[in-house]
Amino acid sequence: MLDSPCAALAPLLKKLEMWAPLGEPEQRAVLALPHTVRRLDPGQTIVWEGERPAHACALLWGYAFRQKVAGNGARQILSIHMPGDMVDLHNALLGAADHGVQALTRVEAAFIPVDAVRALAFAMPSVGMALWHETLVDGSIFREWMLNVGRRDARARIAHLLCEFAVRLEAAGLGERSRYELPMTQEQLADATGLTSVHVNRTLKGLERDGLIERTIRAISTANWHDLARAGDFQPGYLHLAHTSRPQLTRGFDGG
Amino acid sequence: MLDSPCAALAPLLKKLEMWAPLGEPEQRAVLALPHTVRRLDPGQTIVWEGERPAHACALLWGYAFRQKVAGNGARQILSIHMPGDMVDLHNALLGAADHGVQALTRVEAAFIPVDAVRALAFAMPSVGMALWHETLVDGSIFREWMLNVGRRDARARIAHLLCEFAVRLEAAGLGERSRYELPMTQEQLADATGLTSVHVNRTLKGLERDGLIERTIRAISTANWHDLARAGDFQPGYLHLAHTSRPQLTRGFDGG
DNA sequence: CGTAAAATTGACTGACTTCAAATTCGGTGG
DNA sequence: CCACCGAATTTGAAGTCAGTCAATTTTACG
Repeated sequence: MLDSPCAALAPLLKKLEMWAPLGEPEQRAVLALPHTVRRLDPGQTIVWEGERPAHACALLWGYAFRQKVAGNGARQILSIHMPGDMVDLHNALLGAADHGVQALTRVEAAFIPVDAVRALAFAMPSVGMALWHETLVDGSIFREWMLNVGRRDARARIAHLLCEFAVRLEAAGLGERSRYELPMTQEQLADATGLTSVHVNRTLKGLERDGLIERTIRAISTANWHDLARAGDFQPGYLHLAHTSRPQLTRGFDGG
Repeated sequence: MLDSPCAALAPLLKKLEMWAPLGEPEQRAVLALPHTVRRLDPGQTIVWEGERPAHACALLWGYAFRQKVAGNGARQILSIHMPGDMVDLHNALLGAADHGVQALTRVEAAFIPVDAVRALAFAMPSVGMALWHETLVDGSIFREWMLNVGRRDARARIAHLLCEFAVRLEAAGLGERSRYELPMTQEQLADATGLTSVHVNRTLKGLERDGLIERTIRAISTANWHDLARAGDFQPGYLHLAHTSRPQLTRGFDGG
C-alpha cells in the first residue's frame, strides 16, 4: 500500500487490496478519489431508505449497519460494517436506496461521488473488479444471514453473529477474536437476528452460563471459541477471506 | 438487441439490457461468449455448495434456485431464478461456492467459463457494469428476503413471495402477474420463507379462503392483487425495475 | 391401475413473544 | 463525590404463532 501526504481513504484501499492486489497507479487513483470526510454520532443516518444517493460512503472509523423497515414497523438489521467497508455502494450504483444505513457508534466516513467511483471503475477495470468483489462478499454475508435468520434457533443465531463479528474484526486488523468490544444493544442484536430483545437477553445468559462466552458491559470474551463456533454453526468460508488466511500460491487465469 | 444465426445467449443479453443499454459491439460480444448448453432435470445440481466453480451459468429456459444448508440439516432457499438470470456469477467470481444452485424445473442453461466473463468485463466496462448491476440486484433481493424471513409473519411471507414471483415473471416477459404457474412444492416454499411445509399449506389455504389468491394444482391466480400486495407488505422498489416500469426520460451521468 | 411424491388435516407441543415491572448502567450536574 | 435520570438490561408470568408428529387424501405419471 502506498502512503501519501493525505491518505484519508487508506482504510478503503486496504480493504480493496484484501480482494485483489492493485498496481501502483490504481492505488494512487483510489486514494485520489474526491471525497468529503464527515463525523457522525451513534444512530445518525448515513443513507435513508428510499433516497437517491449521490455518494458512496467509505467507513474510515467506527461501526455502521444497514437496515430495512417492514410495513408493520419492525426493523431488520442486514449487516454490520467496520472501517474500510464501502457501506452504500449497492444503493449508490443502483440509483435508489432499497435500504438505510446508520451509524452504530461514532463514525468517521468519507463520502465519494458515485460518478467518480463509476468513472474509476470504467477507467481502471482492476479497481472496478475489486469494488465489485466487495459488493459480492456483502452479498455472500447476506445469504449467510438469511440462513441464520431462516433456519437456525435463537442460540445458534446469536453465537453465529458473535463469531462473525470476531473473525471480521480480526481479519480487518481491528482486534482479536478472543475478546472484543461489541457496540450493539440487545435490541440491535435482536433486530439483526430476527428475535426480540428479551429473548436475546435470555440467550446471551444461556451462552454465558454454559461457558461459551464471558460478558462485561459491552465487551465479549469468546471464552470457548471452539464450542461457540460449533453452537453457532459458524464456518467462515462465506466471508471469502481465503486470500489472507491461506497463503495463496499461484493462481492465474487458467480455469475453464 | 441483435439477432444472430446462433443466439443461444439471447435471454442473457435481454436481461443485461434491462440494466443498461449496450452498444452494438457489446451486444455482439455478449452473444459471442464461449459456452456450452446443458439440459437439466428438476432437482439436479448446477453448482455444489463448497465447490470451486469454473463456469458462470446463464439460465436459458426453466427455473432454478439458490440454497444453503445449515449444520442441523435445514435448508434455506435464497432466491428463485428465471430465464436470462446469471445464476452463479457470485460463486464463480468469488472463486468458492458459498451456496448451491439447483434446477427447480427442467432447465436449459449455458455454462460460460468464468475467465471469459471476467475478460469481457475488463475489455468492455459497460458489459462489466451490466453484470455488476445484475449481481447488485440479486443482493437487493437477498436483503428483502432477509426482512421477509426475519420480520414478517407467515401470511405476509408467503404473500410477498407470490407477489415477487408474479412481478418478476411479468418484467421478464414470461407471463402475467394475474395468473401464473408456480413450479414450487410447498416444501420448497417453506424453505424459501423459513417455515414448515405444514404451515405453508395452512397459510396458502388462508390466503385462498380470504379471496386473495385462487389455486389450481400448481398455478396461482392473484385474484385480488391489491390486497395480496398489501398482505405481503410488497413494494417492488427493491427489484430495481424502474427502467422498464417507468418510461424513463433522460438520465445521464450527471449526478452528484 | 399402481405407486411414490405432494398436499391436506388434526391434535398436541414448544420456542419465542408479549406485557409489565424491577434493576443496573452511564453520564451529568450540583 | 454523589444524586439523579433516561436508556439498557434483566426477570417473571402468561400467551401464541408456528412446529412436530402422524395419519389420510390427492396428484402425477408410468
